[in-house]
Amino acid sequence: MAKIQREVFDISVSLKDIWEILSDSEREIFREKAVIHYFKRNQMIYCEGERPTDLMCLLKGKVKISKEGVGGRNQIIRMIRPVQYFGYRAYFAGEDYLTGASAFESSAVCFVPMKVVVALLHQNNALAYFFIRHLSIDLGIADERTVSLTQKHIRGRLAESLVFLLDSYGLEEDGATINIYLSREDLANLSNMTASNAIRTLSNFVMERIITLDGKKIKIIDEERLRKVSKLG
Amino acid sequence: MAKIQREVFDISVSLKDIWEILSDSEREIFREKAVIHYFKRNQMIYCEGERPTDLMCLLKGKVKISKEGVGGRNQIIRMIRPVQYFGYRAYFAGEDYLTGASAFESSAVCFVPMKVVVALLHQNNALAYFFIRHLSIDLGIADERTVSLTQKHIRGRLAESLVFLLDSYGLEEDGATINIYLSREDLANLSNMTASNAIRTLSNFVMERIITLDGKKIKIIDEERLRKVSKLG
DNA sequence: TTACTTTTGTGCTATAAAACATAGTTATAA
DNA sequence: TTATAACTATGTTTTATAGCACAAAAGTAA
Repeated sequence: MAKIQREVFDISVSLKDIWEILSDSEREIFREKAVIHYFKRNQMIYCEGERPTDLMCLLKGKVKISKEGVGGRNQIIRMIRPVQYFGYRAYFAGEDYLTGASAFESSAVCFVPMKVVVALLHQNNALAYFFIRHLSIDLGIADERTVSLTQKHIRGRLAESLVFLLDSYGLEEDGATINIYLSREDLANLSNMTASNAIRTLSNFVMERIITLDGKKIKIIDEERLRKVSKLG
Repeated sequence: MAKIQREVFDISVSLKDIWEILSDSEREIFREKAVIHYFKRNQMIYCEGERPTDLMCLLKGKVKISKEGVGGRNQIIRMIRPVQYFGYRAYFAGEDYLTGASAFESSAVCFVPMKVVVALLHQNNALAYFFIRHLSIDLGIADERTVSLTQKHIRGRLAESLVFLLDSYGLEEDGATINIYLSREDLANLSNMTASNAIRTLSNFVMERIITLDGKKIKIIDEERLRKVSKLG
């Protein structure tokens, strides 16, 4: 299944948005300390309750950040795509991880010790501002999400998840299939509902000719309609 | 009602956590640019959709940050107490406000132009780190909240709100009354439920001798039990 | 292959919470 | 002070969604 293991990455290209910010000497430090780890499908990258140590950057693959809820129910908090950074919030807050991260498919993740990052950050304001900006954006998303997940009905929440997946991971070559395959359960955990309701609502969308299904593949037939349901219904 | 208007504040004392971080010259700039505005009960401080311009610090009073939901329903995203900073997220993210802020009771708010803050922040790493830390903490709270609001049942959500109010605003001199008075509607908006359900659930708590009610005053009788309901129920 | 686990799909039931209706109560303003 | 509006309280009805049971299908391993 996982043939892309041990692929070689050029950090200066992969981590380009941080790279642009660093001086030559800082780049040297970064290159020296960065380590790439490879994860298989469903492998945990870090666990809820662990002490955070590294800044992580997803180079290849797909990662979900999730959280145990009350009745053992799981909630997907956000999804990571290349090239996004994660794992730094808890360290900055001085907390243990509140969430867990796991690979959705074979993934390559670049690790840089947070100690190194913080040291650089104290001498490089642009890097500090990079994190301020990203944390601010993520906090806004979290606020929006809270309202969506609590106030929208099932159809709206599922449609919103599909739109999110579409916008985040794009389409395959056929120009219709969402370029990520989730289990119905994961889709439910992303949309705050039970798996049976995710399944039921997906079939409704099929009947209404908004999507078609082929196993885990989801084809978007009527994107406009889907976005409308996401907004209003 | 509002006798505390036009109270005089010493910025070096009120904004102490930022003050400690600044150099003498930076303090001078801050003192020069800071303006204190006074708000009456229920007055808006900023509105959803507006362009953010200032860092705000609540010097006195109580403020709620909220968001319009789908069916005109309102969701309280967070509550501010003295001395907490707010209003900066949207500016850092380069967005218009996603939320609105309004005074809960007569409040004094210190405004500092974000342009000034950002300028200082680019020359003072400790200040940058101050925002990184606070954004990180708030993002963690937002993630926790999403799970609580979506997965806990009504009793658990209401109890959690009461615990939050207790921990945030403390008790009055009698050692039992929560030191903030919200309408049942606000309490509902904070706990993601309708006003009638907030009222009903409050009466249940009274019957179970967890709290007593006297209009908007809420007395905590059995804090341990309340925390238990917040966690498990 | 065969056996076995996991995932998906559907129908039915139970229930938590919203929606509605109405009345009493407390603020607020004229 | 009275009139009016806003808030609080409670009972009833409706509905969205969870929970459960079971069957079919698809992966996975021996």
